[in-house]
Amino acid sequence: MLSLKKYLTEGLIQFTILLSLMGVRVDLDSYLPSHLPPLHEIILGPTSAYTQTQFHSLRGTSDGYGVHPKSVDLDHFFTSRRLLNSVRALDRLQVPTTELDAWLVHREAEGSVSSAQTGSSRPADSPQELPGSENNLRDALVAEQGRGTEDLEELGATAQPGNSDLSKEDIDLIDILWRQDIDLGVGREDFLLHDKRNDELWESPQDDLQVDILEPALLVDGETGENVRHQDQAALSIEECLSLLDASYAFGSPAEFSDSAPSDLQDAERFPGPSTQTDELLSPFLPVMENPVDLEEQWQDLMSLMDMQVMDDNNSADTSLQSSLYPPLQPDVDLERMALPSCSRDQSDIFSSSLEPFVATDSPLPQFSSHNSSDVNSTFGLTNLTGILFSQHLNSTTNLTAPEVLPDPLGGILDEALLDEISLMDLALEEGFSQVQASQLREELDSDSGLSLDSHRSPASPSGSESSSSSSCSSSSSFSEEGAVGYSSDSEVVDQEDSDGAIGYQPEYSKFCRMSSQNPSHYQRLPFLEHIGHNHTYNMMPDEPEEQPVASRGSRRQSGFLDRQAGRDEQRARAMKIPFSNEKIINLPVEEFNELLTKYQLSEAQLCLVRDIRRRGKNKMAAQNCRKRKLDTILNLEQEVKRLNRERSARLREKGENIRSLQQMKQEVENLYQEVFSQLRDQHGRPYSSQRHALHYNSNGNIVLVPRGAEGQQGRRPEKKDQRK
DNA sequence: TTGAATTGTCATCTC
DNA sequence: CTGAGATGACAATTC
Repeated sequence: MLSLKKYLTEGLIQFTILLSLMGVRVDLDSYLPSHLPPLHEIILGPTSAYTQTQFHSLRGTSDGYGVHPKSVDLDHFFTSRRLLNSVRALDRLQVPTTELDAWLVHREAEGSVSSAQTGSSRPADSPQELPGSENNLRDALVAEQGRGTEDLEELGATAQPGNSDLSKEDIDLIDILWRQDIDLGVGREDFLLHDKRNDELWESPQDDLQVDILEPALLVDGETGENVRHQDQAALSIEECLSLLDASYAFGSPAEFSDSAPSDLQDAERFPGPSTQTDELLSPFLPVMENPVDLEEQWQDLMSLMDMQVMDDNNSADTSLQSSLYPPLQPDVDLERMALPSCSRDQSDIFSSSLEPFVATDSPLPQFSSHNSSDVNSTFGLTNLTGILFSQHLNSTTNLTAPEVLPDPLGGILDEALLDEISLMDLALEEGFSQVQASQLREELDSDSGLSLDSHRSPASPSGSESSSSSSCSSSSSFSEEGAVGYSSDSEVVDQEDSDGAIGYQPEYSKFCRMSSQNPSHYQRLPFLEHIGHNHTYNMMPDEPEEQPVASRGSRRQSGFLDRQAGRDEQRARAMKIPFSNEKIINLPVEEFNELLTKYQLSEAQLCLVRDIRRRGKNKMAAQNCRKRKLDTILNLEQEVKRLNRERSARLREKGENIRSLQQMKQEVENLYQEVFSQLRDQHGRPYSSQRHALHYNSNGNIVLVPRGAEGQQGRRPEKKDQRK
């Protein structure tokens, strides 16, 4: 991907920009393989959709702990990470650009949408924007602009004035912005691209419905006040939304967002509100943090697209995707729709209406239609991204659950070579994407009060949401792999455990705090969703209850450490699209485990991986138990040694006492001996000489006086007997 | 930077 | 024979 990106950036993009400046609209996306994400996403990276990945990866692999680059088995992961780091570097540079675009757009929206927009490459060739839509957008953006006024001022008159003169003014603005960002390393192309994107968004024909749809999106993004964001918002990743919802849900905070049950549609509707607040709170961070996250999100989306191909259709267990998703996001259906634009459209007019505008924004309408009708896959990525956000807002009302019905959006479209490359990237993204950033953000956020954290996470503010969301989401979403795991669980807010016994994740390891109740099976169908699911699940803490109370989220900050636990196997499982959690793989009894395997038609490689995971997981636990036992044994032995030492000391004391006692007794015997001996008299009445005689005890207990040197003969010659005392 | 401690994994053995 | 568990050994990672 890196090479691809470079290629596009240096070649096609510049050429496109040139053409666009000349007034010729060129849609590179149309020339790209349908399965690929929009060109601007590939190049610029920063779309909210990628933020999902960020969250996910952060969760799952937060801090990169989840992946062990050194692992021989994960060489490809290691490589992916390197590439990913390069991508990140690029992404950071682009951050400022994004914001600037957004501000500019807002201003212009007031005057004339088309001109205001970016003025860039495309001179309003697109179908005329509806005035109403402009107004709506403008209104929506008002909140955003509040924060961005400073930036606007910096931009100076250029931003506002030239609405009418699109190309030239836009170019001027771009130049100004570009100069400002030069230090940051942002390429001018970036601006152009952003502008173009914006233009597309605005230019695309919009119905009233479309306008309405856009409005929410704009509002949401409006926090950051970035156009790009808005546009990206279309691509807003589910994870991001979820994380945002989760954050709001968990912390409650910022006013509107707080609390209520996630399931409500209102939650989705609330998005805008929180975003604005959060935006203010987050604004300081946003510029810096935002883009990286976006890039990651974009990558995530891209990866998800790739995943779809890779994904096996067999993944049966799509009981209800909705159920697996965050509760707060109620709009499970929306998510599905996002995944499957065509289907979603069919199902509900509302959805389709909402969806179309976004699709149109990113790509020319014709393109969209074609994709939509015939080739779902081609537009899938875009539509998904676009649809996600809106679906939540608009579609939340209806729960459409027909996962099984949904076709594989990308089936077989991807070029294999490209797919391989993308797959690699996907791995990298999922594993360690922006973990460093996430950790940084997390630190910042951690310093802040919990409320602030939540606010950061609010869905509304693109930049804020991204930066904060990346961190918060990662923390909250449990992506960590084992994300939240080990972790006290951030994510869990929403955890809905699968009602399905088979599918539902069950927290296993105490290590992994985070557990999302999301049902992995759903993700099988929806690759990008799958990331989310995996993240949440894998990051779970084993011992943690599946559903964590909202209050428990406070511990998220600590979860990062636990996230490390998300092991390589988690990564592997995700890479291989294993439809169930490692927890289950490891902890289920043999019978249930086999039953689980039978439920899913897994490839040989997947089966092998699952068994390896089970083996390693069990061995890991066994090793832990073994070490624990060993440690206990050592401690017991230590105690035993101490006890024995004490006993030894006691025995020594006893021995000493006995010796002393013996000495005393000997002394007494000696004294008695002397006394007895001194009283003995011979035949002449003279005492015996102790020199020549001695008293001796016979074996029979008698005491006899024997001459010295003849004690051995005493028995034979007893001179005196019965001298007992 | 070094070294100890921790942890994960593999190989092997036992039940 | 298979699976699970135990454990020594090694390597990776963290502190």
